[in-house]
Order: sequence, then structure tokens, then C-alpha cells
Amino acid sequence: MSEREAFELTPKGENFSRWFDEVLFKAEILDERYPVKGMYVWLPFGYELMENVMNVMERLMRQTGHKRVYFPGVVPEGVLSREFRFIKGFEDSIYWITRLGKQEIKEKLALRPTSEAIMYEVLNRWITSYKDLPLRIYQIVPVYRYETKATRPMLRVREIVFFKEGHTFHATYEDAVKQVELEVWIYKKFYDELLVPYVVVKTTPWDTFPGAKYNYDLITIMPDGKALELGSAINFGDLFARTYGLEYMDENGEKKNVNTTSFGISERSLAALIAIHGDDRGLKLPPKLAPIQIVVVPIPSKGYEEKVLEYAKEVYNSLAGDYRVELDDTDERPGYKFFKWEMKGVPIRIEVGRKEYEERTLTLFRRDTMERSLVPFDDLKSRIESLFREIEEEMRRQAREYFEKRTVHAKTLEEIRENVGEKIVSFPWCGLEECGHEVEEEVGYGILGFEENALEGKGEKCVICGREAKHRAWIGRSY
RNA sequence: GGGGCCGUGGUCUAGCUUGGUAGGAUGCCGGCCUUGGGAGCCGGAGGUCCCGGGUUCAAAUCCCGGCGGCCCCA
Repeated sequence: MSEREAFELTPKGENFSRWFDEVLFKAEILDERYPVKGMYVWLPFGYELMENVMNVMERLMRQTGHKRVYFPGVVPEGVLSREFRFIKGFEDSIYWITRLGKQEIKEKLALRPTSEAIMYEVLNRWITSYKDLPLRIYQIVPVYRYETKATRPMLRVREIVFFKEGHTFHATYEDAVKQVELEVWIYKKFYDELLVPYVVVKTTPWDTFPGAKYNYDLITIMPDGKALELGSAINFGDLFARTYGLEYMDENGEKKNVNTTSFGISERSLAALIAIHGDDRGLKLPPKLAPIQIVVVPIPSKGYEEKVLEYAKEVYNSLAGDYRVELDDTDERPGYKFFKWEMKGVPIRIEVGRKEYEERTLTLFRRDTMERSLVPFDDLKSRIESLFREIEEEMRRQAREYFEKRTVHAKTLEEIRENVGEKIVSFPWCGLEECGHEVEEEVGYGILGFEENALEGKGEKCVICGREAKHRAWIGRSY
């Protein structure tokens, strides 16, 4: 990390990667100085922020009938290895426990890379009848994957700390299909609240999660122009359940295979929020998610130290019951405090000095636009309410603008080539596998997925074969 | 997968070519003065020079291996 001043960052536009590392450290989200590669310490401020993000997810999960559970973090080799036949190379990414104390153990234990295997093993005993279905559970736990590529804080880690994995079980394939639609709905709602723009795509058959019928991904674009997968909803049909012997008895006493789905998100969601909204002064957080929504900064002047501080406390006390508010009465100078709280993305700062004390007014500063306004003390609460709404609206607008700037709807192969790399490019696709492969070869990047039937009846032509296009496919660099 | 650069108090770094007392800035602690966008002055604390091995009278410096970080290309 290149260190300048405590609250100075490498410009985001100059080197996004460096900016991102620096902002995580200087805004006190993560401490990257942990002696194991790909693993990081979550600091109090970062943890609280991530909790706020996860609370949004939990609320949505509860609303839609998912129950939180906890399954242990270690999985016996025998249970996990049944999964390996689906997933080539999977075994290489597992952390194994091979010793207990000084003794080698006979059956190795894995640190969970994801929990399908261990859940299905146990659910065999929970699910016996059609009356046990559907079953919808989830957990928020760390998972371990030995990434061999270069690790990146929050983006490519070896310990995913906040992995929300949902797992559902259904009597019929149709039910599983509906469930996946619900999962996509949940994720859309979630990212709408985070003010993170996205596109929902179905993955191509040749890029679908092994063992799955199909899966949907939510994708966003990072400031460096690379696509980032934000979440995935997978329909396994009965393929995965069969491996683990998951069966139920239907109304007629017949044994049937269970249909299952999985859907997951991680702290990448926060990484996207930070990356998309942050600027050269640091974080910009949505008021709903900010650990500190309002900071009160007293500005003393000679002879008025006590009075100004008293007034600042009055302001603080009037807000403390309704908002996450902090009074910064440390000895630092005002300018220092301004930079500090801007780095941490506090949406509103209230400046309280001699002038405000004498007029019984307050200066409000909003982080998103860096604008100040003066309000009478009596109007403070209503002004904060409307400011929060304005800030959220402005951030939402910027997110849309951001996304549009980094995407192009191409009509021809030539147009794809011109833009790909810099941007994420959509193009009309007939849906045939050979046309998809040809685009990938011609362009040199993989198809990220496609918006299913998005172009049906629109009269657009597949960029390869010229036949009527059904889907809008997306292609570009990715993480 | 291939190539390159780097690792020195909390942070950023000088020193390494040519082996011999680890220097600065920032941050931290105490004090004075101050406070409307990173103040200043005085005093102070803080270092296994990434780890292990080798060469040498002597290694931050040279050699080998490992760990970790960064960049470029596929």
C-alpha cells in the first residue's frame, strides 16, 4: 500500500486496485496485515457496516420464508467427495484437516467450501414425506476456498467471512423453478437497497455450475471495467439430491427424488457498494446502511469553547434516539475531522460553531455532493429526513449513470470488438451454442451470461448467424 | 501458465551497487499555543532491517531456499 497522508487516497480513476486497497484500510473496514494469504481482519467499523448489509439480506430471507440454521464448519472427506465427481479441480481448492494433535486421522476433515454436501447428508433424515417439503434454510458462515490466483481483499479471498448460503428442497421441478425466480427477486431487492446496479443473466450451458440444470447470476461492473459476480441462484433439479439419496414419499406412497436449489452471496456485495460509490475522498455510504449516519463536529472558538460544546451535545441528544449519530468532541482540529469522516462515508455532518450557537442554527454537510446548507435547529429533524431521501436518490441516480457509462449494446461483432475490454458489452444472440462459442473465440473473452428471451420479437439479428436473436448476451472481462 | 519488481519502528521510505554507528517523514505519548478544510513549536517513546540457511572477522547490504505483496503478458 502506498501511504500518503492518513486520509489521502490514490485517485480511483488512476489505479482502481490501489484505491480499493487503501480505502478499505483507511476507512477502517479491514486490516490487511494478517499473516495468512487471502485472509483479513474485519475492523469494528467494517464489521458493523457488513452487519447492516447482511441485515437487509436477513430481513428479505425471513420475509420469504427462509429459516436460519447452523451446520458445522468441518465436513468428513467421505461426505464431501461424493460431490467431486461433478466438480473437476474442486478438490484442489479444499483446506484439509489431516491431524488432530499429534495424531494423523483416518478420515480427513475438510473446512467447508460450501455446505451442500453436509446439509444433504443430514437432511436425508429430515425429509421423508411430501409434507416435509418445501424446506427453505440458510446460514451466514465463513467458507474456505484455496484460491490459487492472486488474492484481493474482499474480492478474491481464501476465507469468505460472510457467506450467505440458501438451500431449498422441493417436491417437484416446477417448484424448484419458481423458487429460483424468488431467489432472483430477493437478490434484486437486496442490491436495489445497496444502490448497486446489476444485470441478471442466465449462464450459458457450457459455463453452468457443474451438476446444475441452470443458474442465474447477478453481475455488476467494477470501476476498472471488469464484471463482478454478485450472487448466484442455482437449480440443481434432482441431480444433486440423487447423489445423496434425498428422497421423499408422495401422496400415493411412491418414492420420489427431491429437487433442490442453492443461492449465495458474500462480502463481495459490500465490495461492489464501496467500489461503485466511493470517490477520491473515501467511502460514500447510503444512509440506511452507514454505521454512523450523522456526525456532529463542534468548532470551538476563543471564549466560546464551552457554549459551542454544550450546543453540540444538545444537537447530539436530540438525534441519538432516532439515528446512528456520533459526537466528535476529540481534540483534533475541525479540518482533520472533516477528512476523517468523509473517508468513512458518513452521509451527513453537522457543523456546530459560534455562528450556529448564536443564531441557533446548524450547518449540514452532505457527503455525496459535498454541499453545505444552513437550517434552524427546530427544522433539523425534518431536514435530515429529506436529506437522507435526497442522498439516496442521488446515489441511485449516480449508480444508474455509472452502469450505463460502462455498458454498450452492440449490434455487430465489430461493435463488440471495439468496446470489449473497456466496457461490458451486450449483443443479440440466437441461443445456439456454436454461435456463442464463435463470439467467445472472435472476441477473446467468455460470455458472462444472457438475459433470457429479452430480445424475442424485437427483430434483432444474432451477431454470428444473422438469424432472429432471442437473448441479449453479455461479454467482457471479469474477476 | 510465463516474465518482472519489491519486503527497513504503526505507516511511507533513505541506506543495499562498493559489507563495518540503521537516517528521515508521518503517526503515537506529554506540554504550550490554537481550532470554520489535513496547524505550529518544545520534549519523549518506539526497530526480530519478512523468515530460515550459507559466505565473511563482520550481513539490512552478497548467495540459496521459503513466505508475503505488487505489476505486466497469456
